[in-house]
Amino acid sequence: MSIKPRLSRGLRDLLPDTMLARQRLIDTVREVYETYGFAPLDTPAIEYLDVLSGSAGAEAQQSIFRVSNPEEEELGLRFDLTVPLSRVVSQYPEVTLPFRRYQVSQVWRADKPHPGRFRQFTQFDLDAVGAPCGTADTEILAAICDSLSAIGVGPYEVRFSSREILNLLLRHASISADRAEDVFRVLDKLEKIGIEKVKLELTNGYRDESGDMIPGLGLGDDQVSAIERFLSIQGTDRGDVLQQLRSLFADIETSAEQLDVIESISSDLDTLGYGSDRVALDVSIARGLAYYTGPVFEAVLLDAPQFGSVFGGGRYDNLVARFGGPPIPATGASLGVDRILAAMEHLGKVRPAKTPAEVLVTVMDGGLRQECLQLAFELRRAGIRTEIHVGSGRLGKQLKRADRLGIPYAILMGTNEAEQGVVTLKQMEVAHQAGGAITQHEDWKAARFGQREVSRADIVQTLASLLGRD
RNA sequence: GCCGACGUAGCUCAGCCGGUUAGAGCGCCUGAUUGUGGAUCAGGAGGUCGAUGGUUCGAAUCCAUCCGUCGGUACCA
Repeated sequence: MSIKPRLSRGLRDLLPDTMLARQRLIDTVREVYETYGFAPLDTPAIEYLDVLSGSAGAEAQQSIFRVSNPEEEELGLRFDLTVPLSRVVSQYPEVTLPFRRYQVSQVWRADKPHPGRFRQFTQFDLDAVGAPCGTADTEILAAICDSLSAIGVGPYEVRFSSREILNLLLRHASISADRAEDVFRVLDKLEKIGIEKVKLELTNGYRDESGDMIPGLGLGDDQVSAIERFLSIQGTDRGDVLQQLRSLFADIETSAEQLDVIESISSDLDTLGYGSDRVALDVSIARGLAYYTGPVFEAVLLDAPQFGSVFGGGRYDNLVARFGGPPIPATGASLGVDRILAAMEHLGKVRPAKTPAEVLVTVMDGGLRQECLQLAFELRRAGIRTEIHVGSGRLGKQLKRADRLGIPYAILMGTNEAEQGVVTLKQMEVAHQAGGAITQHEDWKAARFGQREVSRADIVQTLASLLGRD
């Protein structure tokens, strides 16, 4: 009885083509984060259940993967990187605050999988722990922009708001604080379901297309119209939005002071060249997370909005205090690596290659095997990613392999070349462009698409130059 | 979690009011072509028809349950 090769739902293998794109993405973002002077951290996948679950409600605990060990301790897989970070900061007094760290790691959630959403996925987080509201939040927003620019996924929009703005709304609309989470959750759906359904969900609920009853929150008409007035605050300019907020909340004593904090971040961003065209102050941003206390952030790709937010984050000034000790203010953001890769693939921004190799050195003549091997190592020592043919098989099979794996160049060195002290350099893609009309295979072969002879002595330099390595 | 649809080859699917050995296209492998990838041609591998139980002389086909996938919805730290 053989075992069927398979994976549990929501899990997947990352094959070489996926891994190559992923590693390039991660390298790019890491470079940005390190430019900001953030330091790397890694923590175990497994944490004590009480460490994980303190910040989460009963419902949230259901999506934690439980883990067992020989000691039968209560353990689980981490569901984000923020909670482990809070633990680390609390556990190691020697960590110097502010602790500015990045971490790229897998996390696990036992939710129902959706397209682009898995039970094991990767987050790339950037956080500053021990940093009060202000400069640190500006930096996080700027780093989000720089990361998205560096990745090259096309136009994007970073949106931010603040839990404090939303709290002002609650006061303005006379909504009690214990309804805050329910209200925020509905507001967060604005972009997805539209203002009319948001209003229904705030009041009496509605029946959706599938016949499901969506329960309402039972707010009054005055409260809903106050919320609607708030949500109608939209502007292409952060200054405009702030001005509208100031006038809407003018009746609330502390509002000016609270809005000054947002204005300061906005002004920082202006000074640094992050204009309203890519960092918008969007009052409908709420973020589902209960632990956010100040500015909240997200980012969407304008060419692929259906993928949702690729960055999410915010300020969480109370999370670290869970582990005892004084409150430590913190802010950060998380890049959804799997989600942004899915979007890039959708946008055709992922180069389809199944190997990092740039050159395949073919081996046609067993007598020249060692010469071919020497050439391959010369290329490698020059920093050129080189595969040498290691199996049996005719030249055709070797070239087919280069084609299949997406290796752009092949080197042919048989007796003909060896006698003349040259090698044949073949650029694989040429035949795809030039050979389409040829119907006779003999003609196809005779065309020698993309080939030229290069002196054996010059081939390393020639390839280095072609690949931009010189 | 709830509602609905659907599970047949690696992929997309046909077959299904029960009736011999279950098909196609694409992909894969081999060869024509041991110094040339594509196209073309010839050949080949690959399926306990999601699983289990039931009805029947006989089940991919009908029934039940379970599992899984997809869509919607809820949740999303």
